[in-house]
Amino acid sequence: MKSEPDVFGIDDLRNAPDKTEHWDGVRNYQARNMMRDDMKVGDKVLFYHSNCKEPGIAGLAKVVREGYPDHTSWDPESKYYDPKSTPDNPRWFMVDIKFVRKFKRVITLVELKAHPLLEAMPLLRRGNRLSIMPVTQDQWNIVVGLT
DNA sequence: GCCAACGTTGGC
DNA sequence: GCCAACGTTGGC
Repeated sequence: MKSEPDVFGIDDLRNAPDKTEHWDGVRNYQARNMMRDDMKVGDKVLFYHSNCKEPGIAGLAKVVREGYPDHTSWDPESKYYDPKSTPDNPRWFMVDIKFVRKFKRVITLVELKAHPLLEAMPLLRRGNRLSIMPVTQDQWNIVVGLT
């Protein structure tokens, strides 16, 4: 899962109440579908820092609540407001994730790209801007092994 | 339903 | 700040 550290980084997750936060504001159908349909409690998360000085994986989190409607989508005050989404017919979904640990150092995008066995990671595929992407267990093991 | 225009993402 | 890549919008 990608996040901009200037907006909400791994430290913000660690400092959140119960080290848990809801992943609101996702307004992309593919990412929504993954949160709504695929992600389960206990699923492990690589927490990626994007759009920053040192893009890369900063730590680990886990899913603690499965997909449920993103209430910011029907809040006119929210910058994520979508008039087509209502409590009765929600268009956007989110999950809750909880901090697991922060890596001692960021596993940089450069480093990930250089690893031959990570070539197939959606994160590293050219032009992929999805904020949520699947990771295989093998890929997970390699990434965690780089710390 | 096509597709040009536009907005956003995000690395560099 | 540039710009490639991609998703969305909306006219037709």
